[in-house]
Amino acid sequence: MPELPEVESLRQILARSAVGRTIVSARIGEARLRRRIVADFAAAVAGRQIIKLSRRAKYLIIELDGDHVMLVHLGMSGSLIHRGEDFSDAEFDPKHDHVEFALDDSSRLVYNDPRRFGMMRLVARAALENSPELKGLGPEPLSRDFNADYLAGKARGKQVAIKNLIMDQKIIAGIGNIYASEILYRAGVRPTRRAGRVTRKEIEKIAGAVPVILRAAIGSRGTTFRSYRDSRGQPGRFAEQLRVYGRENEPCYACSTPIKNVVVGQRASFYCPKCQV
DNA sequence: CTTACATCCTGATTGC
DNA sequence: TGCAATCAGGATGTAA
Repeated sequence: MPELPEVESLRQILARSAVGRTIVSARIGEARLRRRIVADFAAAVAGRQIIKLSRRAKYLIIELDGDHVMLVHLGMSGSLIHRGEDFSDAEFDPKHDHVEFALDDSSRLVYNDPRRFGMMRLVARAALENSPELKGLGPEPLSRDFNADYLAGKARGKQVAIKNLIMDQKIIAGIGNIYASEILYRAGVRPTRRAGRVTRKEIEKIAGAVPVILRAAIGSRGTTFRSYRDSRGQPGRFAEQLRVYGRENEPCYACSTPIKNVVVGQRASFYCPKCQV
């Protein structure tokens, strides 16, 4: 479920409580995820200190002392909850708690993912950039590498819907289903438009809307539409600022036309039929 | 290479 | 109330 703003919010919040902590021990619950957790994972992280949290696309990177990092993806339903000493009453649930780290301040960091679309694995720092997960990713949407010229080059000649294009992690890394709809609403472009037919001016509007929407969402600590929670168990507040996502048949805030919901690339896609051309 | 679609999995919600 | 159908913030593999 989490997209870039949720992972970034999680990173910022978790960093405050977890950086500097040492992993005393780890235990594994259900090991079957998108990739199975390897048998020696717990032993490999025990005794390591968390030195930094970083992020690439929707991946959280927990940097450890020594030469490895933990690469984490939350899939659709994953969470990483940090329970302090005073919260330690929650039971370990081996069905959905995949990993529990005991830290040196008696807190516990629990990685939970009921749908098991996520992953957590140890990667050598030197091999991270070329790992199968990160290797093919497009530029970070909040970096200078992403701009209208870049997007125009990628859209040129493409038949795919523009919404699918901006959700393609090889094109831009980190945009998912909620923010794709919100970005296209702000840009005034329908999600169903063929990417190659989107005009230069519209591409510029889309490229401009990307950082505006994502930064605003990060500022609100992400969107909790259903179940996203940060490491404190808190929901994000951006849901109240959503303009189209989840608002089928409700009036557009700009023109009162009912918001439509169409399926594009097997995903629900919301737009205003009047404001978006 | 591009595009379209099924598939992985479980839980919450919707509809009859 | 109960039960079945439908739907989820994602990514990938396969086939045309």
